This record gives sequence, C-alpha cells and structure tokens, in this order.
Amino acid sequence: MIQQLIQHIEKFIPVSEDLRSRIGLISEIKTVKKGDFLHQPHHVCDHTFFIGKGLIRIFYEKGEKEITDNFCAENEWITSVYSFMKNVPDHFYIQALEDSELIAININDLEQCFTDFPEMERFGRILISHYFMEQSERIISMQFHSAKERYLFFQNKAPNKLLRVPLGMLASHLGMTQETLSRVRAENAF
Amino acid sequence: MIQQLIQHIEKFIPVSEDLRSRIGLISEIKTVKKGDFLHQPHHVCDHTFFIGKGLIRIFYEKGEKEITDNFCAENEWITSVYSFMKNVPDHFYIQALEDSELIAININDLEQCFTDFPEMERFGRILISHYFMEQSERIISMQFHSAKERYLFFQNKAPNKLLRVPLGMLASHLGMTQETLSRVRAENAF
DNA sequence: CGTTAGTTTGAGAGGACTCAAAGTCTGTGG
DNA sequence: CCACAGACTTTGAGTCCTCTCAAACTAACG
Repeated sequence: MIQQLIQHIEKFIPVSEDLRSRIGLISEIKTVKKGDFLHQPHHVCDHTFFIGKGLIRIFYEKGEKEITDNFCAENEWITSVYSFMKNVPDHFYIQALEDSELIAININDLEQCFTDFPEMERFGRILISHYFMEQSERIISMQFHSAKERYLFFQNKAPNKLLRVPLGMLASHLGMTQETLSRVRAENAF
Repeated sequence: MIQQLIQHIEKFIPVSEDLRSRIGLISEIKTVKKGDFLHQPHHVCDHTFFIGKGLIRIFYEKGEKEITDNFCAENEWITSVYSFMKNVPDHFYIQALEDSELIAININDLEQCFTDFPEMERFGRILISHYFMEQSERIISMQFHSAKERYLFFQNKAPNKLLRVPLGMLASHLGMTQETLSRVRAENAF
C-alpha cells in the first residue's frame, strides 16, 4: 500500500529515493473494521490517514443528531484538520464505514519530513489547497440551492460514494433530514 | 505597507534578510477606489492580494443576483483561489468595497519565491490551512442553522466587518435574502 | 434637492422540518 | 437455512421558516 501512497504523491511532486524511504519509515499501516473509530472527541488527532481501500467518515454531534462532515474513500486523506494542525482536542469522530486499509502518519513525523524535504512541504501545500477548493465548491453548492440540487451536486461530484453511504449520513452531510433525502431520491428515480 | 506584510508573515515563519528583500521585490503596491475591480470573470486571476487597508469582496453571479462569497479586510489575503492555482479563467469578481491599499503578488513570482525559500512555502501551506479551517467552520455554521444563527455566527466571527458591508451583500454571503436579514436585524436590535 | 441605490415592512406561497408510523433490509443465532 | 431483532428507509400529515413579490421608506451622492 506504500506504493499506492507514493504514486499518489507523485501526481504532485517528484519523489526521490531518500524521500521514498522516509515516507516508508513514517507510514504506519492500519487495518480497521466497519464501525471502528480512528479518532474521538476530547482527544488530539495526531495522525493523518491516507485511505488505501475502504470508506471513512468524519462527523460530529449536534444535540441528539450526528452530522457527517465528510466522506473519504480510496486515495484520499482524512484527519480532523483543526485538531491535527493546532494540537488541541476537538469534538469530531472519525469512523470507518467499511472495512478499510489505511496509512497513518504522525503529525510530528510529517512536520519533520516537511522540514527535511521541502518538496514534501510543497506537496502538503498543494494538497491542502486542493481540499480548500473542494470546500469552496461545496459552500457554493449549499448557498441558495434546494435539497434536490444539493443531492445532484453530490451525485455528480462523488458518484463512487453515492451508494456506499447510508442515507441518513448522506442527508446530514447535505444539510437536510433523512426524510427529505428519501423523498428527493424517490422523485428522482425515473 | 511592505513592513506590515512582513510582520504578518513573521507571525508564522522567521523572515531572513534575503527573504525580506525578495518579498519587497515581488510586491506591487496598489491603491484602489471603492467599486474598483481587481479581477473579473473570464480572466485568469494571476495575482494574490494582501490587504493593508480597506475592504474587499469576492462574488459571483447566480442568475440575476450577485452572491458574495467572502469579505476580506486588513491583514487578510484575497484571490480567486481556483483560477490562481490552476491558471484558468473563472467566473468570480473581486471588488473593493472601500478605498483600499493592497500588495499584489504575481503567481509566478510567488512560486519562484516558494522554490527559493522553503520557509516561504511553509508559510503558504500554513496560510492556506488557516483559510481551510475557517471554511470548515463556515460550512458547519451553514448546516442546520437558522438565518438568525448564521447571522450571529458572522457577528461573532467578524464584528469588524459587520457594519462595513452593505446588508444585501452580507445577506447573500449568509445564504439568505436581504429581506430576511433585515428582519433578523430588526428583531435582534434590543 | 432630485435621483438612485439600499433597506424595511407586509402579505401570501412553498419547501423542508418535525413527529409519527409503517415498511424493508441486514446480520446473527438457533 | 430460516426467523427474528435492530437498524435503516419510506410515507404521511401538519407546521413553520424563509422565500417571492410588492411597495414604502431612507440614505447617499452629484
């Protein structure tokens, strides 16, 4: 799976032998089962996870309800960014929705890697910029768009996740109730 | 104003003499009047702007309406990120809401600076991470929150901008109509 | 001081919510 | 391999928040 990670990184920067071996050194392979947690509230999230296989979500609790902030699948990264960057506890959960295979990288190891390999710092910058742009799109999709439009946006943006995530979680991600999403799907079925 | 920019950067990384002079070299001081545009649709946004003084917004058109994506004031950065990063035209406008003083930095100059000064690349990474986290908060504030709650979030997050931006623009930023925002303010006045 | 942009107020309509209940799927144990 | 429990999804009815459309009011600028 390290090879998969290297290939992913090589889409953005060239990876020297030295860097490759460093990445191998700080990568910790992790296998989790459906339902397992990678991070829980009141802890510092000191790892970032590269998903080799499977599906992960990050969510938080609002009152009685769980709100799914995001879903991440193969070749994507997930972490609780604020906690990870600021080294403080937070209120998110990170949970596997399928049996998954991950690479976990510790924040300190990563920062040392950034320091020793400026090209890796560049990769970090480009990657976070990428996620920033994705978020911008998502914000636009949320403004002045109906439940149906938001669903179609997700369908278009992440067709590979559409049928893998439970309806209730998707609904909360899209900012609507399960009932509303169910009705949207029903009327859209033809 | 360069000094102000350097101080801003020094909050994140140490700035050597060399880097300082490079920043001076690639900084272009720009004065704009209320209403002036810094970027328009169908152009590539090849500059990022550091705001020394004033207030800027970025917006797009949806049908007949203008939707303000964001407001930026003193010591903040604004650019059309997607266009800037990908070197493609986009559909955003960047416009001054007050007479403003800016520092414009060209994308190519910035990238060269990143290459020559890895600590500057680090600054770029940290800065974009910062904006990423801000966006995350904003997304959460948009999910399952009423018009009033979204207004209070903005009030709390950006009290310095609250009274400087026209009501209609703020309303669109918050994802509600002007009428709704006006009513929220009316009922909140006590 | 008139013109225009910006804001407030009012009335009615509609989308999405809540609460409630029925129906369907999934997985575990017998 | 079947049956049942629990989780998940669908459907229904009624309500409310925010929207739209319209018009009056206010502030800003030349």
